[in-house]
Amino acid sequence: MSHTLGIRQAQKQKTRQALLDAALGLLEEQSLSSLGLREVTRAVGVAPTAFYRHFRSTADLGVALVEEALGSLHPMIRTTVSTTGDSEERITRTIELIARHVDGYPAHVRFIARERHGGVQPVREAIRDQLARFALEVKDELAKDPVSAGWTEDDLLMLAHLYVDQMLITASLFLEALEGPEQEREERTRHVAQVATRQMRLIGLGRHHWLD
Amino acid sequence: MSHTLGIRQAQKQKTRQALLDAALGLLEEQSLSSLGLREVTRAVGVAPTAFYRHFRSTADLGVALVEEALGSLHPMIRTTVSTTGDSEERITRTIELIARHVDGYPAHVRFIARERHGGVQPVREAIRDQLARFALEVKDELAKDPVSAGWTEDDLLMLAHLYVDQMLITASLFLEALEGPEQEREERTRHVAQVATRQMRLIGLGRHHWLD
DNA sequence: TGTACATCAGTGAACGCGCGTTCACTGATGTAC
DNA sequence: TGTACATCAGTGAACGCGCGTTCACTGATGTAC
Repeated sequence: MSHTLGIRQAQKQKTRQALLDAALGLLEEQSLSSLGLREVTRAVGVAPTAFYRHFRSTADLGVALVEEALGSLHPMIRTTVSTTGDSEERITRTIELIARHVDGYPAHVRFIARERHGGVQPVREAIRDQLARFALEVKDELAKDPVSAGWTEDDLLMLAHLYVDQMLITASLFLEALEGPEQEREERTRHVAQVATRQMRLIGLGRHHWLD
Repeated sequence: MSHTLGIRQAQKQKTRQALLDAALGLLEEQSLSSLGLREVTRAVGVAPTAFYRHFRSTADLGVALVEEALGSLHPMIRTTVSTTGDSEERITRTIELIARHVDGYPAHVRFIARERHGGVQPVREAIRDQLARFALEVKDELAKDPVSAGWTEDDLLMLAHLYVDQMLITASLFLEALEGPEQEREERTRHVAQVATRQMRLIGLGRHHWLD
């Protein structure tokens, strides 16, 4: 009945998470394809060989990081897209949500942006699959909107992909704004939000006139 | 008067280009941050130390690759965006041009997509600067279009960035379509072109109703 | 045209270093009775 | 509760290897006269 792990399992999970955390930190300044197994274990404070108790390779660890970075985002995406209200309000909320997420998980966002087209195939595939799932979910939510009456499934998915890609671009621009001198950080962030909002608005206009 | 380089200069250029070509090939399966100087010289067939006669580091070589990949694209972008004709024709031409470019220079396209958010800062900056130049040029061309009457400079630049990002996404999707089994390659390519065309059309609709 | 010297792209040996992986191990935790 | 054995996360030594960088060099090309 109890879900409590044994001491051994709990400790193993803890070490595994420490490896993931350390790797994510190291990946702020390099790509996964140059991340060394010894680097990661050194940062955690365990022997290099301990790595193999948790992952077959750094590529394998990368795939686990994709799950950690994107796996829990699905419900968030759904509720954001399906929020009621006029489209202007929805846009503002979405952009704000992206900004907050980037602020809360900058390393995860950077990892996804970096490895989406990175040099490690299994990781690229894992990210592609997660983004495709996002697009399908966005499509589902869009389909429920009265504005989508008369749209083909294909066109809804086309629009969903456009939204997903746009959100990722916006996220990586917010990330860029967070870096650099603290002085104008807020101004840079506001500028990114302002441009992203207008781009979303323009896409929304195209959406409303699609069937004209 | 003559622009002919001396024998020594010509040979040096040749070696330099061989290093760039070899690096670009090696980067199809890894990121710049894991590319080794010895790997590159081995592929070319020169001593490792010869590398230093041309580049300070692999990061430096990467910056040179950015120039090679994007530097010559500016006139192409300008003429494409400014092509006369209705917007439907313009979209078709643009998508076709992207497809052809990806087909002709797949390794360059992959390099830009990969290193745009990659682990080497000077290279990221070089790419960001080139893309910002593209956006400015697209803005200039958009401004000449009668459709842009009444638009602010800010809004034109916002739209230009949207177009540039959209083109890059499309290019990397064409690249994905080129990979994998040859069997359905043409079908995958057609599908990418079809989706990209409709996304451009939707953005174009938003553009036409921006001032409503 | 010929000569004497300067330049400099590419060489090859040497260096210290960190890498990924193997292996037999240890000792705390888990399990069966 | 106690005992005897099994499991297995983490250890530490050892390995062969390729890395980036240094240095003094060579010999073809360039230049001055």
